[in-house]
Amino acid sequence: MSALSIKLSKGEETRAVILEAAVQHAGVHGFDALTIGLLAEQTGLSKSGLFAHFGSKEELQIATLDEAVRRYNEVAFIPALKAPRGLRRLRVVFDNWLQWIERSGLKACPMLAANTEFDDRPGPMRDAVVQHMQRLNVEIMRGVQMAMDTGEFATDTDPEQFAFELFGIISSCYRSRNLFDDAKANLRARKAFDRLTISNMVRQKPASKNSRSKSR
Amino acid sequence: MSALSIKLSKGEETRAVILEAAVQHAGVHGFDALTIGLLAEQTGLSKSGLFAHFGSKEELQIATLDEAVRRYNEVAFIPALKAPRGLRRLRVVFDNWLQWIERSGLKACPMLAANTEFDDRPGPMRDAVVQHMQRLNVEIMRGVQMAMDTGEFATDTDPEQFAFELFGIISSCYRSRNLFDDAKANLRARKAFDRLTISNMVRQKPASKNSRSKSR
DNA sequence: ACATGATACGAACGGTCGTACTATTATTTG
DNA sequence: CAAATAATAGTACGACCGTTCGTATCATGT
Repeated sequence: MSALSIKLSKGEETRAVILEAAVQHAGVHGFDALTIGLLAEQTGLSKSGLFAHFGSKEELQIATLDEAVRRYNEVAFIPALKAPRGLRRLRVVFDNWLQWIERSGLKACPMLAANTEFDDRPGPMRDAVVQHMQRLNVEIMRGVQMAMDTGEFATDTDPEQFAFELFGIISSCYRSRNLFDDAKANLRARKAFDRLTISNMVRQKPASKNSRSKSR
Repeated sequence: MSALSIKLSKGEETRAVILEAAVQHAGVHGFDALTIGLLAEQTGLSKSGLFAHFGSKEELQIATLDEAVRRYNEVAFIPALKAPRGLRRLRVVFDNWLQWIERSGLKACPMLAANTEFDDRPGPMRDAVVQHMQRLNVEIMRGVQMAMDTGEFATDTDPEQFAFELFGIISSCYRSRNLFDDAKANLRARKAFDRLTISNMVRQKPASKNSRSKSR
């Protein structure tokens, strides 16, 4: 149903339906809970019919993760590239990240689930997670570098440290939202982001007592 | 074998053995992967013999979480109370937190695993997680309040915001360590902690260009 | 329109899951 | 030491797991 979809073969179509359900389920219940039987039931397929699309449970898990990342890029990251390079874009990337779950109609973040589920369990799935997350990390660092290039961030800014702290803010935000049902979670996350950026900015007016930028 | 253990009945003893294995396993593979069969095999008990100690899998999961929290308090939080109130104690709490996994001989943090595993899955297990985490949160906020009382933190410091960001740093640290095998993860975490505290401190010497405290 | 390959189904496999029951040991208590 | 109680083993159950295989149905290009 998406706007620019080229003709989709039957197989690809049902595969998409399966992955839709899989991404949804993986976010809430984790990737180990992605059972073929349940997924088959939810999609109206038979177990064997569904199974044939992936060949193994592990392949299904990896495909689900890939799909989740694809969606994240689609609704969060790529749109942020329209913002001008530098701090502005960095902020949009951050903001889109905070909102991408609801924008995708998901209930929980599959990427974050995969993160803690496989971070200490060697195997193909872990490898896939690492690869995706490293890519994401690189993109953040690139964004930080741009903010340094524009002169917004100080020259001694550490992009990796910035990415480290950014991930922390995001995951703490998810936690506050889901575990504590904290309505102020997004607000707190933006506050933390402000603090993070400000402490990396070159000070414009050294005398000004309260020099925060517009906080949207 | 612990120093001050009062006489332990046979049942309590084997229960402890079970929970030892359970905590270990839950950290790495999650609480859903705490299967009775596997645990029985690892402890040399029969499935039914082990099962009798808990009555249900859910009880086993909760007991395992309780045990993990108990250990955390034992090796990380309580020892930190020896530090003087205020920023010093706060730093020790943070530092012990960073190190408690290795100190307990664990490979991964069961509390963090429980966090993401049950944060959006209603039920008794989620309730238990929420309760433990809220308690921990309160303790952090109390620590922040003390640092305000001692005059180290500014009077407009927001303890909840502080706790929010602190959790973020911790979880990002775990992530960097486990997912990225980043040897500098602890260093980055401490750097982030420094930044967090400094931005909440009352500025002592407004002129001093680089006024960071000793960073251990 | 038809041949052909892609797609899906149904049944079955050996395993493991959580849990219930009963029997048999160990341990504690009087 | 015997009686009472606690702890563990044994066995079985139905449900679901991932996977295989043979077969049927559908879609698609010619």
